Amino acid sequence: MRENAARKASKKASKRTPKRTPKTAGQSGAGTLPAGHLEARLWLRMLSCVGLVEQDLRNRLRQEFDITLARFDVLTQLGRPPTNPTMSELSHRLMVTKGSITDVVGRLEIAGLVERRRDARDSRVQRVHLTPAGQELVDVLIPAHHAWISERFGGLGRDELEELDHLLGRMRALLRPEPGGRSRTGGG
Amino acid sequence: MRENAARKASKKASKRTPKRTPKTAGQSGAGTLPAGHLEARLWLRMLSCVGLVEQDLRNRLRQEFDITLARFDVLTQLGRPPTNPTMSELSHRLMVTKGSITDVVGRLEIAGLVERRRDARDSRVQRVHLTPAGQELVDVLIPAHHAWISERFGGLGRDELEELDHLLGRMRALLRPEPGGRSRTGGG
DNA sequence: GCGAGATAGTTTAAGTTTGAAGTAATGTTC
DNA sequence: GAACATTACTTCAAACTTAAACTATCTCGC
Repeated sequence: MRENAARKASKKASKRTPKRTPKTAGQSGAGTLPAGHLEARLWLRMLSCVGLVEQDLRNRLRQEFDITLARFDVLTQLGRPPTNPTMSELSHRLMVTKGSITDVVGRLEIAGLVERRRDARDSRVQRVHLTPAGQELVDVLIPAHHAWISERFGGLGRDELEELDHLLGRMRALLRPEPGGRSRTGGG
Repeated sequence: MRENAARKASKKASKRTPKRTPKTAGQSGAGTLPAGHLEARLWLRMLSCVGLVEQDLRNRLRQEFDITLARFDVLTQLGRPPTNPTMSELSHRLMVTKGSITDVVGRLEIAGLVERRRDARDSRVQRVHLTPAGQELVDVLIPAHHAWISERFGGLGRDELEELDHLLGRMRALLRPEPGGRSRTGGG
């Protein structure tokens, strides 16, 4: 198969920064895939992985904690530094529009899990705080989530996880808009 | 209501002590991260990558073709074999509920891009066909999408792409529910 | 102070998605 | 062939999301 080279590369990647030797990159048409096919397949596979994990996560959150994924995302963001983010910071971190954040935070506030407080220096800014109840929930959610993710990815070896983490980190760096680029969030 | 129940769930769950499993540096290569941390970071990075690509894709589809991502997903599925899938097959392939498929296909039908036809053998089944207009659009969408994905992932080397593809393939295989497991799709 | 422009957040309309309930057709079992 | 379960799809309410319009506030230059 065409994964021959890839498998070879993954065999011994026990080092933190596995040597990614740029071997003869010009072999793109060497009897393998049509142009763009590899990238498309990779993309579909990534979508599959995310979809499968998210579906499980959604079910688990509903069954065990009776919350939605959107609320979970906001709550766990609030449970990690930097604390008490603004609405815009949440929007940026979670990669959803500000309108969506307004909605979800509003519901969480009704549920008594978070609180919005105006910033003293800039009265446009709303900072989102966890209530005691919210903090209590987050203190359970985060470790449970970590354990669950670990178990979910348990079939992969340590070296594979590190390699995947490394490659995804590189990909994200390449995908991220350069500083100064336009944001997508509405209304801004 | 749902919010109230969420709080109750947090109370109930708080009996469980969120234990911090002491790190056994064991076979984990570098041994610098707390247990579960690598997996969590990997997961967040994957979410970032998918989010970034989807956002760009969404913008591009809106600007250049004036369609939404949901419709694009359905259309491109119809453009690939096996052709003329049923509503349930679409639901499964795209990993969204059947209710969602009913909605999106309905809109695409109104737009004159697809057609639903009852299966002769099983009159419960609806098979989704592309209309000539739909086929024409798909014939443009798919190559444009491939080219765009290729360009988007251009910063990664061939070997990196292959390695990533391989690892994601492995991950997906491990995540996929075993044969005989329950589907999540509603109503079924 | 004043005003243009930027920024933070909300609101709105349209669309998407979920999960559950409902309808209709098919399969199965006796 | 009747009862029962299963399957395919739709409908529904609620939640989520986007993109754009909007309000309020802040910044900067004058």
